[in-house]
Amino acid sequence: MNGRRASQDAQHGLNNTAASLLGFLHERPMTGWDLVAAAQQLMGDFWSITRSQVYRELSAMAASGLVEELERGKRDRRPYAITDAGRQAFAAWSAVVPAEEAVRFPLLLMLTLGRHVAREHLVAAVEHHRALHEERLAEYEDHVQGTGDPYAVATLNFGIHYERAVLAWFDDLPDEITTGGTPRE
Amino acid sequence: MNGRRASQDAQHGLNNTAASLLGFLHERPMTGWDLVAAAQQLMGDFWSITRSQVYRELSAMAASGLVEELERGKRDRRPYAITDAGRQAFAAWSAVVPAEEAVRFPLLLMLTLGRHVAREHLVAAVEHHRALHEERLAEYEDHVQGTGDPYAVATLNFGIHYERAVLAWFDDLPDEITTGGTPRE
DNA sequence: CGCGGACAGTCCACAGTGGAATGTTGCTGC
DNA sequence: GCAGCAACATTCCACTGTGGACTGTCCGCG
Repeated sequence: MNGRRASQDAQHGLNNTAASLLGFLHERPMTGWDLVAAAQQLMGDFWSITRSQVYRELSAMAASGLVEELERGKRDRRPYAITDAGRQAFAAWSAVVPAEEAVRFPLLLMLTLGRHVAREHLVAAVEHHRALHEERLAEYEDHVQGTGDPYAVATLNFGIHYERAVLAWFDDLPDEITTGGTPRE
Repeated sequence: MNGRRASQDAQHGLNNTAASLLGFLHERPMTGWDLVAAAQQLMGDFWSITRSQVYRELSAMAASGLVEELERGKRDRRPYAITDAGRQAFAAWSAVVPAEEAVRFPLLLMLTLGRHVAREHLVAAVEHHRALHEERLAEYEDHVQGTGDPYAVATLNFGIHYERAVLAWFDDLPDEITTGGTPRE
C-alpha cells in the first residue's frame, strides 16, 4: 500500500531480481541470506543479486502478498514462503521473453580509450584480465564435472564458451596493444 | 563544493562513466549529446552510458573543475572541454587495472529457473535470443571491414568472438531445453 | 508558411552495487 | 565454562546505472 521501493505493484510485472527470488522460493522457503547464496552458487558470474537488493525486494513482496514471512528462526533468521499470488506473478514474468543481456566490460572501455592511456597500463590491465579468465575457465571446467542438473550444466557451459571466447580474443589482440609495439600514436 | 551527486570529489577517483567522458574529451570538446553518440558508436553493446548519467557527470565534473563549459551553441548546445585537472584525473584512473566485467543475462536466469517455467516459454525465449545473436554477429563482421583504428577493431573483435561463443552455446543446449524433449521434471 | 523530425537537455523513479554497522550463535581451545 | 573468533543474518546508506516522459529548438521541405 505505501508503495515505496516496491518491486512493482502491478502493470509492468516483476523486476528480474524479484522474479529470481520467486523462482528459488518455488523449491522451498528461504531467507534472504539463503537466496543470495543460492543465486551466487547457481549463476555466479553471469547473474548477480546483492544482499541489499534482495532484502529490499523481499519486504516489498511481503507487503504486496507475493511472499509471506514465516516465523523467525535462530539469528533473526527470517524465512519467506511463496504464495499463490507469487506463483502467478512468477508465471506471468516467465511468459515474456527476457531482455537482452548487458555486458559491461571496463577493460574494453580502457582499450577503446587506449590512445590516451600509457602503454604500460594497457599491458598490465590485459595481463591481469587474461590471468583472471584462465582461472575462471579452469574453474568452470572443473565444476561441470559432477553436475547433474541440466539447467545448471547449461549455465556452466555458457561460462565455458564465454571464457574460451575471451581468451581467444586476447590471443588475437595486436602487438601494438599487448606489448610495447609501436610507441604511442 | 555542494557535493551532491558528484562523480567523487577525491580519494576513490572517477567512476567509469566519468572516466570515459574524460577519455573522449581528450580528442576535442563535446556536448553530452555528442558523448553519448560517440560511446554508443565505439563500444555499443559492451559498454553503455545513458543520457541521464552523462549530463549528471558533466555538471559534477564541471563543478569540480575536471571539465569546463564552453559557450553555448545553437539549440542550447553546451560543449565541455577537458581541463588539466581532468587530464590528471583521467591519467590516475587509467593507471589502475579496471574491474572485472559484469555480465547480466536474463535468459540465463530463466534457464536456471527452467524447472519452473513452461517449456514453450523456454523455447520461445531461446529462439528469440538465438536470432538476435545471429544478427549481431553478422553486423559486427560487416562493420569490422573498413575499420582502421586498431582499438576499434579490438572492440569489434571482442564482439565477434563473443557472439560466436553464444551461438555455439545455443547449439550445445540439450534437447530437453530447446525442444519439447522430456515434458517437465 | 507550417510542420515533422532530428537535435539537445532536464527530470524523475526505479534498479543494482558495495561497504559499514550491528547483532547473534556455534565452535574451538584452554 | 568461558573467551574469542568465524560464520550467520539483517539493516542502512550513498552512489552508480537505466529508461522513459517531457520540454524546447532548429532545419529542411512541400
